Amino acid sequence: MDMGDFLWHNVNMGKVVFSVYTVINTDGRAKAARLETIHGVIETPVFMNVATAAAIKGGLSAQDLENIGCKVALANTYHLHLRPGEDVVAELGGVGRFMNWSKPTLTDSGGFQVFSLAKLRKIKEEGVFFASHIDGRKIFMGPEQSMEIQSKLAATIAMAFDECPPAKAERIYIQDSVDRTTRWLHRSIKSMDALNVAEGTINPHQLLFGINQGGVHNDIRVEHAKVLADLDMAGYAIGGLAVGESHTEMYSVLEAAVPHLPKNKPTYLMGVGTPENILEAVDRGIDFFDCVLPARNGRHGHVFTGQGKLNLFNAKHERDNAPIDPNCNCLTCAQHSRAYIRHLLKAKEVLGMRLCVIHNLFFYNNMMAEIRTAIIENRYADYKKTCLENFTKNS
RNA sequence: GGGAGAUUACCCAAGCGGCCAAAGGGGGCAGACUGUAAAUCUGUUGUCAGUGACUUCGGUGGUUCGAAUCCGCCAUCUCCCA
Repeated sequence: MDMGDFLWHNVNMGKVVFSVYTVINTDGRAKAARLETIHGVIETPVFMNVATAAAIKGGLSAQDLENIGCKVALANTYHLHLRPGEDVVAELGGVGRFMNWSKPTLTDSGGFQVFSLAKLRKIKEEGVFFASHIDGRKIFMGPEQSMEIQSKLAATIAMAFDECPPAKAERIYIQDSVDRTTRWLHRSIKSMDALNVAEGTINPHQLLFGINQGGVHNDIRVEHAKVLADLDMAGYAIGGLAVGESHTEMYSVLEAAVPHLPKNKPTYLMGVGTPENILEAVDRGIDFFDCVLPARNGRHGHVFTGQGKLNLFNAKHERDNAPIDPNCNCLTCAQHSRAYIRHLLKAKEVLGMRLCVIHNLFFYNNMMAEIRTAIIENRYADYKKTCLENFTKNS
């Protein structure tokens, strides 16, 4: 047994939830690991591609995800609850089958919407009342509702229902919020345990990850991490980052909190981030990432390259016959020039966005594969240093 | 041949005596975007020097303290009647 070998038993219910996390190698604090799930093996560090409404925005299909080298697709509880509704997804076999994605999936709990839809919701002890951003109808979501929806969505991994407070929130607010998130976590666990053994559950092996909060207050983060660690969950996430704090603060939180999370469980930094953020976070022990940045920026014509970012809308690319990144092996770079893609973007042709998103997601997934190899070969520090140097070349 | 209307910055288009370098779109240029209310949002777009100055509203000549706005003539375009 390696240091991270682990089989998670749901003892109370007398059922085995299949999840084996194995650390393959460590290089400094960076680790290359694998998480075996019923939907396949996830080799980490990994970037989970964000398909909020069971689709990568910009017009990519599951087949495109496959070609990009995507390992895990991430969808959203709140959004799928509103449209098309979890019952529809359940009837069609769960999110994975619904979108024809056979590899592992993760659903976010709706906790982020407590942050992003702040103007449309009210937080109570029992949960959150949302005014639907689509039609204003009242939606109630608490831990039990989130777990039930996620159980029906049947992703490989479900997330606990939390509150993601903004970085600028007062310390006293953060403390209250974290305490409530902890109470919600107990309710999430209880709910998910029951759902996993319930009759007709699509994925009885659904894993539940807990989420650490605490803003930029390291002491709150550490206290909360300790509470989480005692709960012996399938995995642990750091939430509430990249919500307005500085990078220095983000890295400081990781340095403080990650060491207090179990070493033999996967760690997931939610919603982060830029390629630089990911390189730094891997170096602080993070395994899982997700971020809308590559897809959103791609749609907006901002592309990532080994030499930094490019804005394809810029006039300097009007006659630029080069591919986005000459060193990139993605379908876009193999076939099209910056000038052509710029034209498509300016002409508002969907193909322009699609090509950029394909490139950006390929860039992220490829970088994760390189990161993993570098860790296994014990040269992560060099790899990171080289990347960070090169990223500044274009900017 | 006769009559009516139009002409505004890159384009479309408001303005109808001072608060107009001139609304609003579009286009252009640039910026932002981190568990996706985002194919979105923001800034900028006469010239020069960065509190200001200068040149603009088809052309030209007037009226007026003051004109994109009123008047004459010219040019071009549109519609109606011959």
